Amino acid sequence: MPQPSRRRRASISDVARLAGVSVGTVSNVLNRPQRVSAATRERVEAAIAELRFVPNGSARQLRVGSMTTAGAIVLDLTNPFFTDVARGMEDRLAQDDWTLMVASSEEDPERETRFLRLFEEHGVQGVALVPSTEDVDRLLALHERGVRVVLLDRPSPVPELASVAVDDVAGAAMAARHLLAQGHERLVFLNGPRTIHQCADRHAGVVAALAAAGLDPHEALEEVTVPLNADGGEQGARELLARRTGRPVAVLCVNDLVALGVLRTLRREGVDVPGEVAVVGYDDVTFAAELTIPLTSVRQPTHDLGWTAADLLVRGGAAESVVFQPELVVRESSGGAA
Amino acid sequence: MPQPSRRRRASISDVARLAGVSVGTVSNVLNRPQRVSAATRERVEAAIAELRFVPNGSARQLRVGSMTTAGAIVLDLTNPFFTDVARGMEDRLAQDDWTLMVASSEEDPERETRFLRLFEEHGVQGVALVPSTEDVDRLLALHERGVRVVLLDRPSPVPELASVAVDDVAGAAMAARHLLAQGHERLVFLNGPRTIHQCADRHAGVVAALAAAGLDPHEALEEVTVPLNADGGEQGARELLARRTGRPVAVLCVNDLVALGVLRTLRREGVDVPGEVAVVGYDDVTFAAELTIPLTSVRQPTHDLGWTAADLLVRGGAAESVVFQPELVVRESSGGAA
DNA sequence: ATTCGTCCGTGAATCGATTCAACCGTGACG
DNA sequence: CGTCACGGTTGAATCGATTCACGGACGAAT
Repeated sequence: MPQPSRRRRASISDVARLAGVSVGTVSNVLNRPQRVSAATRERVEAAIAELRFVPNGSARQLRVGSMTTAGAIVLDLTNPFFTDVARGMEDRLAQDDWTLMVASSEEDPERETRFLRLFEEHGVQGVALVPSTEDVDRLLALHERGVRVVLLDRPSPVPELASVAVDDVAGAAMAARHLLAQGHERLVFLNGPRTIHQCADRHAGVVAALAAAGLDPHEALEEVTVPLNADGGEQGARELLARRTGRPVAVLCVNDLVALGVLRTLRREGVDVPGEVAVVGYDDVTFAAELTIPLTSVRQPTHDLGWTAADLLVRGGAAESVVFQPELVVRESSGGAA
Repeated sequence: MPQPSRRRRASISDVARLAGVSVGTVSNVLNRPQRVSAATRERVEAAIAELRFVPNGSARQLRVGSMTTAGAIVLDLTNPFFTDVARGMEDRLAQDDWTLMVASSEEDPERETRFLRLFEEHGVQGVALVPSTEDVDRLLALHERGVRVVLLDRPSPVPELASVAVDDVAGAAMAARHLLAQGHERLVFLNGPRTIHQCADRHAGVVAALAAAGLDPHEALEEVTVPLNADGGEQGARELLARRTGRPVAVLCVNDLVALGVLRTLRREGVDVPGEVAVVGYDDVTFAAELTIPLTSVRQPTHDLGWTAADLLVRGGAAESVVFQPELVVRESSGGAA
């Protein structure tokens, strides 16, 4: 008789052998305890405890299909916006006893693909992701293979995929209009790469607002591409300072982390905000209101975004497309506060 | 011949049939392409493309054992401290092409257990976690079942488990000493539940510092237990304000989110910081320096913490116990800035 | 006494990929 | 011409849990 090696995990048949029953019975104890007589059930449970048996998920999954698990892929785990979304998802998933696994793509399409594959291999029911590219073919393929897919924070370009988004064009336009209303005639837009959909949309929103105000976007808008984090903001701010003209400048940041970097740099350099430079952020993260110079920002229903995405995943019906509306929160950094 | 159902995912044997080869050959194409002649390899690859075949991870895992995947369980995904740690882990894991799945226990031991189980069932190589309780039995059991375990942000109480931590007793003591040096003789400590190890250690540090200064901790320290987030800070601040004495108060917060909530509330109520209330945080998160009143905080090597934890997971050798030293960063909120 | 129904429990088939011993040319070499 | 080596391929065993058709035992009903 092969001695079960010290290192190997106990399997269901080890339990069965120890308890003197068949594997089928052990499985029944695990999944349908009522169908097993009290006496045998106790024997089996004792054996399980003795061997510290934990069922092998891969085997179960192979047999059964998939588990009540969802995956989320965000662009940057260190951005509070995304973690708030994740929190919203968790809150919804918890209601149905699903579990959420989170991964961060770092805006890298390859990492994103790897995680999609990983999640699929792990048999998740569905995936919510903030895509790092415009390409949805992989997602459609995934969807066809039976994995539910919800696009996060961007509308779905195809009817097959569900999506939950906030109107980025409108949000960016609001922010731009606000700065124009403060008397600025030129805007600097610290944006991320436009391959990211939100960045493209926010750019479009700014352009639209300028055009609507009768300004030529080519003249009135300068877009600077920076990394989507505080360092990116610092980098953008340095670039601005390098060619200081003395005239007031209006800076629109693609998110609050970038704005944080900008404010940090301007403060170090002793630049007056909003006098010399007006700053607007995007996302209205927790700390936006509490900064040295409270930050004007575009608020998004972050938690609801995640909640709704998870809801679509769990309900899994038709591919809905939900769009929320953002809201401008004016504070001191833009010079518009009372 | 059974028609492969429209809904079912293609399996390796579907591919084999279509390509007119055996399953073994398909597997070879997938895993050891050199051993297959160019001609058959192309046929197989064509079949794979046509059927949009994606190997079933459960089956592979069942056969092979585990994957190059690690799990991380943190207390709160919306706390930048933990996401920075996760980022550190990812950076290390990327070097060895491992992937990281993150989960948030919300300080709930039951959720924690569920995730541990989930990760184990998914065959992760190892788990790094910030435990929500003192109890390490489950972790030891996990470890014995062959899953590598690293305790995050707290030293291991047992030699079998690896750990990466920051000296919380020292950090809290530094913070407390600093406040005492500013002339305060009583401290309010907004702490989380002491069942969480960091909270217990930081409390111990404060007590030690008071004792070392010749003060009676029972007299000089008031501990208020609050949730470990900004709302917790708000709650704590309200409690303080309710019994305002007019005398300056020193508040030590168990983390920067709590401090953020305190500052927010004090600002709304028009309380002078640091004049009326001095505030110290813990973690020195990104935005701590940029707040209305820049926050004095205890800096931890967050990224290194995660990096080192992941390193231990990947290397998987003996159960090391690494302890980093924190550092006090003095800013205005405590009244100690220059 | 026979039949039927329940209740428990069994054991083999199944999921899909991996692995490895065995096999089959084909060409080289003695 | 026989033997050997070797690259390429096969097919069956394997991983561990689930499921289901089947059977034994026992009590109740006819």
